[in-house]
Amino acid sequence: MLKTKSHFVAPPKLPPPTPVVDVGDAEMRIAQDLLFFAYRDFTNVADRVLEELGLGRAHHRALHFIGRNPGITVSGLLAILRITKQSLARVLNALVDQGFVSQAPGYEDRRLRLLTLTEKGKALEQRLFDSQRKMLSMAYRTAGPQAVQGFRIVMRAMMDKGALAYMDGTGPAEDA
Amino acid sequence: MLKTKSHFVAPPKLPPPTPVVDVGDAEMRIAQDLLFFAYRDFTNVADRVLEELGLGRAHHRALHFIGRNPGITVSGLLAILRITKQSLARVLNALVDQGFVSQAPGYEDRRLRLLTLTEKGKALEQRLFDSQRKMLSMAYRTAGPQAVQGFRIVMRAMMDKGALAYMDGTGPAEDA
DNA sequence: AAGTTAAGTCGATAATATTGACATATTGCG
DNA sequence: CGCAATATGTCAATATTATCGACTTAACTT
Repeated sequence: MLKTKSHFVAPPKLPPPTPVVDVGDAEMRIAQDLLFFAYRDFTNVADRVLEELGLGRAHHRALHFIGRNPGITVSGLLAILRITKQSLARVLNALVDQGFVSQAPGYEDRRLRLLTLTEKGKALEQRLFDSQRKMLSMAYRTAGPQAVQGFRIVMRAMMDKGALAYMDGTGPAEDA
Repeated sequence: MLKTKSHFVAPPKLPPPTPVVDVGDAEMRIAQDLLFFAYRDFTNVADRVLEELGLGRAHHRALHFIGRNPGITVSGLLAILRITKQSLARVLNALVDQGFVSQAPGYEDRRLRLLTLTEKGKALEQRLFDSQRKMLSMAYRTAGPQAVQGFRIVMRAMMDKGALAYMDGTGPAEDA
């Protein structure tokens, strides 16, 4: 930028922060910040473990949702992660090749590849979970049960209907 | 996978979902899911707007934090986003070149590049904000003020001390 | 004058994602 | 049976967002 002067413009008088129009606006701005920082710090704790193993967040997400839903299909996982088949394939092949995930054809429909964690996969997922559990349970204890209940309500209110049904066990992963 | 048989293993009897060890464990698992889905759906609404303009989430994050902190330095932004200087440069140059962000040297310390949104940048940020505000305010209204308070408490308890100080205005962006 | 700090840049590389096109096996249906 | 639809996998090309290391410039500090 120091070389390419075109990037510079006349010094503006610093304006006030993004203006707040109605009463709820300030709260919405704060909520944006809350989501960014909480998610940033929540994922960061697991990232340290993943780095050791040469894996990424994508692998963690797959491990997590396979662990939570043994026998989930590839389609189910795709719907949850909202990525393309090709993108999931890379991650999934790595996990299968390294013995973290196993695949088995469905019994009724043999086109399906039912995904499960191997013992090795469970161990890794547990280790990743532990890192996040430490910080989460600390936060929960600090906040208290009433705050936790409010947290859950707001988070659920932000989610898609499909994701909600999935979480409640009243809908298939395919709709999450 | 159908060609590379090495990927297949003996069909496992489907095990139960990731086991829950103590009482708090189930809640922690649910919290993981909540964070994933809420964040996923929260970011997705803005992604649709960004796509139109050929911008990504990285640009949105920069716009957001510059809007919230007019005159923020490059270092400050780096600390918040926790990415490398080189990575931010690409995003920032795009925003400056397209007239969304302006830079001005600091008055006391002329090494600093103080970042602000241009009118065009403010308009875009507002548009992005609106998309998220719609779903967030809906969630807040649905959940009710007490739940919102709990939500805030838990989210704050998950954050780094630095991020907390930044949000409270009691610490510099550099420590977020 | 020397050292530090803030910012920018270049080149190489990695992780994660995309699109489009196509292949294979299986299922369900008329 | 033959045929369409479905579930999965794969190949190739590309985009986005990130990384690291090394280096430069300008400005501030001592």
